[in-house]
Amino acid sequence: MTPVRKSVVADAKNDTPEREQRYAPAEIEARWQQRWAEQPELFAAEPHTSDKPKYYVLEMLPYPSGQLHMGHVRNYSIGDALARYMWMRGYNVLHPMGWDAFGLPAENAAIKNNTPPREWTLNNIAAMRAQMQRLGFSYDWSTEITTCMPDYYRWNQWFFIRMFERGLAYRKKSKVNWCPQCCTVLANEQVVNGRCWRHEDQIVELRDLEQWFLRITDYADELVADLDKLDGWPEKVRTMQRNWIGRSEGALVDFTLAAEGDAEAATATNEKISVFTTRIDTIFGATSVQLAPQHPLVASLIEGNARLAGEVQTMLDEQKKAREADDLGAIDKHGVFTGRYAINPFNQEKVPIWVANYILADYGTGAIMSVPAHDERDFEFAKKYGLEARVVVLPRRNGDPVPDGEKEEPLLPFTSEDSLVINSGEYSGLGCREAQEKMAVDAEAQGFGKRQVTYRLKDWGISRQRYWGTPIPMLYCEKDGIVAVPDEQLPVLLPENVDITQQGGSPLARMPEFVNATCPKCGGPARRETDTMDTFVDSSWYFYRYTNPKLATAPVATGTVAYWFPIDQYIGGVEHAILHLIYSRFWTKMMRDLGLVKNDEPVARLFTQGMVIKNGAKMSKSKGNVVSPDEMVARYGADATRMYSLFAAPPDRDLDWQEDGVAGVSRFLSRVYRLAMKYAERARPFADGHVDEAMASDASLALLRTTHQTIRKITEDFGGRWHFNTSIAALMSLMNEVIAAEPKIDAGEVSDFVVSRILTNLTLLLAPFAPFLASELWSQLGNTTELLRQPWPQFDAALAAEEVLEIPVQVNGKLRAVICVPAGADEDAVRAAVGTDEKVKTFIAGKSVVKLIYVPGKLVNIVVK
RNA sequence: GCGAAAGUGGCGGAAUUGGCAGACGCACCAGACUUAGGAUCUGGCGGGGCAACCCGUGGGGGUUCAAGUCCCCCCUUUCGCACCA
Repeated sequence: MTPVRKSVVADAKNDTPEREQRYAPAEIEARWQQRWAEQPELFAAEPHTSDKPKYYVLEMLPYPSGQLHMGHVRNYSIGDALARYMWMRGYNVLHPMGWDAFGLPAENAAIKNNTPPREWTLNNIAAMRAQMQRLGFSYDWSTEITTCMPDYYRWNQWFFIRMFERGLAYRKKSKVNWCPQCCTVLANEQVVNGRCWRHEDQIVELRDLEQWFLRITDYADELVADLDKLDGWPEKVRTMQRNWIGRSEGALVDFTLAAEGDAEAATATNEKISVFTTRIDTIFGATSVQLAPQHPLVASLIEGNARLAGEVQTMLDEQKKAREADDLGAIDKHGVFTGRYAINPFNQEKVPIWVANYILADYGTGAIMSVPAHDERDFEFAKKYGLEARVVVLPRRNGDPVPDGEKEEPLLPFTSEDSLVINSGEYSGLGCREAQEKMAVDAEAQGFGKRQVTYRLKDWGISRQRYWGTPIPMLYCEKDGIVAVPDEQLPVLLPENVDITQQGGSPLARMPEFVNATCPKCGGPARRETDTMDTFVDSSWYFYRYTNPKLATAPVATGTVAYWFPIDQYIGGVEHAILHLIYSRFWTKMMRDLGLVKNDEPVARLFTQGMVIKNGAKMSKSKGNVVSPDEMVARYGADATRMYSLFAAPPDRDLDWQEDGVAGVSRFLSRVYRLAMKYAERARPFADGHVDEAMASDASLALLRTTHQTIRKITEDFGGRWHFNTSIAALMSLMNEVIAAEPKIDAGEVSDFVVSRILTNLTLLLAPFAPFLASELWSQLGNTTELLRQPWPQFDAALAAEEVLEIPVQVNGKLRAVICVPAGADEDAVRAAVGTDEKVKTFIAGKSVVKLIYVPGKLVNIVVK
């Protein structure tokens, strides 16, 4: 506020004739904001019957916290620049916005402020929508989505029932992650290093609960395989998803538990120990079986042995402690022999059964066969306890077998699969991969094993013991069991008069009027499910709903969706690489299998923008380095704030917020404004025409040259790396050059027509980055058309071409001179020019020229001796 | 530990394919206009000599007429994964 007032005062005193031309973003932006509000169709996509090519650009929808932060501003400035550019390129652009409006903060705020979550959320949405409009983002508000509204979340319920019908939604009691601060269960994806994704200090507890799960693992193979198709995605995100899904091919093999007694005497029992291995080809080298401490068999194996029981308990305690200390990797590997043996089904050998602390209970079967000679971990463990390492794969060195006597000690463990199996009965002599195949087939034929693909990915637990979410549309009837709410009864409305001031358990469970229902099958009494859905359900498919947000008969209209999908460009933070982006891919495949969409993947191109940091740290309240967008907008205007967020760094890198930089961009905009206003009158009469190069002055040609070079540069940036920082730098250079040429322009050396061409192009190029100012200038230049529908400027190669080339001349690789030659000069002409250059002469004087390298149009290097 | 990205002036960052290192902006310095300057304009701005020149892109080697860019080794930072059998 203050700086604006100050400059007004100064103007009054100076009383210059240019006073009215001072750039006042607050005024300009208010005017255009008003106009855009009055013509919402400007930003609205055309129907899917449009004959323009379509372009769907989407930014990740925000949680309505009540305040945009700089990360949002950056995200949306990137998307908005692209959307505006694509409109100008003649595309039918869908650029929607919505609100990820369910979730815990609304409940916490309700408890704190005694405001109902719905009211709190809708107020926040209104405030943030106003911020977005103030910033001038070109959203199609007619397609706005708010996920906490019944007309949206009813389709969550509808999808859930479809999945229930197909066995993709199921209920199961299992160990689940529990965050004591959230007072709810979390999905695996929402646990980071054993902590809650929302509460970095909160260790997640494991609880045994009955929960609803979505069978994302049914799509695990496709989710992995299709990553290869997503070449518009950052490799980093694809790798993260690949690792998260963690597909591994192997086999299950059943070892038989031997009766108590020593290895010689013990006989087989009926008890099986199933192990998962990716290296069944090494099974003749197995010298022990290792169980996780939590393995169900462990209790019976250690029964009556206090020492063993104590050791196992110690392992469990250690794991718990390590998890709390966030240092699982640091646990010393150790284990204990149970005194019992298991029988290897391939060779009937009895191997000792151990319990070991490094065996994960929830991966594979929680049991492994240990092959020290051919596995890093097994080797380490065996060394510690003196277990045998039996070589069953022929070690090689440079492709050749290792000579006898050298093979064991120096090379173990030998983990390569590119070798031959040895010492393995009938399988000896086979290649590892061959043996894997044959052994798995044989195991299956004989009933003690089978091929198996194992995933790290688990089914998605979506039950939340919270209020502010989509009610899970299920009923529990004493007679009919679990029954889905019939479609015609959807939505199951989330009650609004709920007491959520107390913590723990689902608030809905305390509302008899919600809980008590009627079974649709038998008409008898039924109890309603009182958990709500994970809010990631809401965001898994919201982008489809934008294409037809008010459709009352189905979640999407297949024709419209087929036109718009896949999303051409999705923009958001990398923090959703696993969570949102994997759920969305799953949901799309599920929708495809329901016949709702035709695309296999929701997003063709993904862009992950960098974080906004300040003083080397991510902006956060606790660090006290938060910069408020409102403050920036009030001080410098929306255009300057947005443009700075694009100028300060390439969009994929972290951006260090420096307010002085915003001021710099603001200065640039005010110079552009002054320049355009000064020449607006002269530029006005020319809406169209062409440059007659023969008639144009040198000054004109020079300015037009830079103008067209800038058009080329910015067009290439949009089509390529999105380095808008350099696009904006190019605009600044263009403006600097025009300012430097002002005396010539004023002296009439540049025609009005050329001035018009330059200012018009400058305005068009500015439009994606500073839409308010660009719109103002467009109008001031006498245009009545919509800037957003104006064709993007075409660059003219002839006008952009340099007339004179400046060629650097090196002698022995060091720059010694720069010569000027006409653009068309051939090598002989360049050589001649080099030969006559005084500077060059002095450096080659008295020496013999070994050779002269000429890189056409670029450089000359003379090698002398 | 494994994987990925990055390391360039006082700062943010330029320099698609090896070809004038430091574009553009900030900060800073000098000047102009000024009662004043956190306004505006002009000029300067990697380091050393302050001239000719020399040295400079995390460090060390190498390839090349030519290396920020390619190759090898090492260091640092950030992010992701971290017993996945």
